[in-house]
Amino acid sequence: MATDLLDATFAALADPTRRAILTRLAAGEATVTELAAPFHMSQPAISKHLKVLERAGLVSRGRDAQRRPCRLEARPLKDAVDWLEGYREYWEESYQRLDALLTRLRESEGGEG
Amino acid sequence: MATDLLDATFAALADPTRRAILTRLAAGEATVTELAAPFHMSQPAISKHLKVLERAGLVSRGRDAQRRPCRLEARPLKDAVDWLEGYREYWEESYQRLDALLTRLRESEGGEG
DNA sequence: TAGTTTCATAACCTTATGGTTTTGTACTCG
DNA sequence: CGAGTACAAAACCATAAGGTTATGAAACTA
Repeated sequence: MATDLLDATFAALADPTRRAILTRLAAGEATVTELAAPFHMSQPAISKHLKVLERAGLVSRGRDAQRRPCRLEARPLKDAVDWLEGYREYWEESYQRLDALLTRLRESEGGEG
Repeated sequence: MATDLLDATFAALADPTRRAILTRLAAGEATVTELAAPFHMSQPAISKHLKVLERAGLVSRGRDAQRRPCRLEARPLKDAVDWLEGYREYWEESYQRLDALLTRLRESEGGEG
């Protein structure tokens, strides 16, 4: 529906650093410095990535003294999956063909040897 | 796994024109001119979008005289969904909380009213 | 009060994106 | 052969993306 939201969500997911941040946040809240640690990248770079994630609604932030703990907001991911699910039949097509092939092979095996 | 492929897939999906193209292709093969028709956008622009989709492995192209029919290749979408599925529990969390709430409500109703 | 930690903002650079128009190529049809 | 169709490729432009360093503000700490 809200194509802009989908745009922002998919765009946010298109960067490996941001996906890694989401993965980290799945384990629980984390501060910016904690999130930045695993990467050899400056802190402002991480802050920019967080802003992208925030604009996509994938991250929300709290306040704990001078820290700004980040939290995963997974809801937009559901919209992304919902969109993608519309194509499931297309990537499962090959399995259907494989099923059909295996069935035919089994039949001919049974009939001929 | 192949993070580059995921990058390319999500990036390709981040554009509404490209998502529309995929939607169109789900209905069957189409030529570039056919794909371009619904958009007020030049043909080269569509060709560029198609190249992005092709690089992400979401579209393959045949040959029919001077036409280059495009075909949906949905396989990379499965990888995208597989990645996203890792987060399902997080967007379903609220439903879990709702379940817990409803359970508690039902219990107190049963016990007190 | 002064110093440190945590983070954001600004300014800047380079490359990528998304669009354009123009041109070129390959094929078909008359 | 010549004209038209279908598409790609080139050249160009404006803006966005992803990174940097330098600076600044807010809050804790000694």
